[in-house]
Amino acid sequence: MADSSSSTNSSTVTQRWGDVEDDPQEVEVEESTSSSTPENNNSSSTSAVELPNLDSLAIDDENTKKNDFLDEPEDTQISAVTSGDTLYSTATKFEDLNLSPELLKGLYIEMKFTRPSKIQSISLPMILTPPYKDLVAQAHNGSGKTTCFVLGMLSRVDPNLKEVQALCICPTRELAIQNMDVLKKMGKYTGITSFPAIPSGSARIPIPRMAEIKDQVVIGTPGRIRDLMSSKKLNTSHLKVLVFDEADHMLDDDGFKDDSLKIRKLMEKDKARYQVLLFSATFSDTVRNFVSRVVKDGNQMFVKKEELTLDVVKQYKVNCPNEQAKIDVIRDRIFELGEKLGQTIIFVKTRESANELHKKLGDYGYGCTTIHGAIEKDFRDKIVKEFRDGLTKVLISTDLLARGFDQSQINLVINYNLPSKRDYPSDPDCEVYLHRCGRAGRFGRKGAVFNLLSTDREHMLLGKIEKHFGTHIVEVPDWKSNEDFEQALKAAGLL
DNA sequence: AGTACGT
Repeated sequence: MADSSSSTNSSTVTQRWGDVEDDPQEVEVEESTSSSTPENNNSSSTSAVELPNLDSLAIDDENTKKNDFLDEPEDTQISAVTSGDTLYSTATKFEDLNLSPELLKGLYIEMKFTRPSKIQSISLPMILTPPYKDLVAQAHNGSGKTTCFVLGMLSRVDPNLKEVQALCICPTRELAIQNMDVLKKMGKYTGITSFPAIPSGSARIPIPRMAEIKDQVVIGTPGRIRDLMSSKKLNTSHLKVLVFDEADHMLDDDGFKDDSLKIRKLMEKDKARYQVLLFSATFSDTVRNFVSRVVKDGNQMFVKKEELTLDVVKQYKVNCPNEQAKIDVIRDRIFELGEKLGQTIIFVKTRESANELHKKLGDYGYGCTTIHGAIEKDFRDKIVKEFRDGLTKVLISTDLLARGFDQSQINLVINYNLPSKRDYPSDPDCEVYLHRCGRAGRFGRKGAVFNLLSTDREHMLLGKIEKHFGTHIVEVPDWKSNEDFEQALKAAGLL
């Protein structure tokens, strides 16, 4: 347990989130309004106004000059809003965080970190300082969100208690596996054990025949976690931290909101008091709204919309006269020039179009594979492994990999189809667009995005995307011109 | 339509 000895009162606030309309039995625990901090108890507190102590943390730029593993933009605007009277400082060194020697060793040796990144320096003190308030954290794609909450989980686990103490819920199997890998690496010397709660491939043991999980950290996907809980294999009564990765999707009506609420409901029975951490690069207005209703007494960390990702990757649009032209572009320009690049992800809308595109691109002597949810689990693992090992250079994917997939070699993203809203097909899904773009240009590296457009609708969608982000997306003049693409890639810094 | 399970 890492508890920093900061001035905190012990007003035990029962922190629950998800106290939504459908569970009225949960009584809102009022904040102890007797918050008398050392610095403001001179005033006879004339106004016990609802005004929370909003301590904006200004980020001192002097300490973030150099970071060996992160190449963040220096001018990042992050605003942190704290709730209540706990004071947080920014951590300039990992030593400031009271981490165990074993964990520090993992950070320095395995992760090769030298000092906290900017978002870590802000969020980690908020995660690790009692009374362990909930946190809503928005941070750039590829800026190290994962390392934040993994470090948070590892440092809050009591290594001597062999019970599930930290749980992380992710939208996809691939993301859960990826996060698990980070956890194992970072926690290598801690002896902390972990369990992947994901749908298994061919080698599956039926849940009823499984033993109860006694691993200290569980990372997984909603359905599996739900099943493990309802069959009493996953006991959350000792839970200290609950993490939602890609939180906005996990709490979106159109995403996993129902599953997330169901899981939380199952947890109610275990009566644990746990800290909730919400991490995502995007928070749509509706989700943001929901979160603010539900995480009432939490801390927040937000990044300005304009600052998110879209300046590190160069975006282009390609006017293709028809569907076939899109395929020609990929085959004759991208594959050609791609030889000199890193790796590419091509995003499509449906599983079917993924298969079709794969077939049409055929075997052009290029390592090109396809992944989506209808592909057998074991095969999905194999596809991802081959891609991570660099054996394949181009991967066709549905939005399965739109979020969180971290592969630093990806520097080109192709939108074969643009993402649009389910209920309003004439509106783009700007969050998904941003997440897709975030697959390129990891950790501030150079990246490019080509949006292939053939219909009026697609032009319209991209126009709305430009408007939403307030950016101008440059047009590649001629879809048939190799020079034009070369020029575009050069301008993006990729050639 | 996409993510997620198990039957």
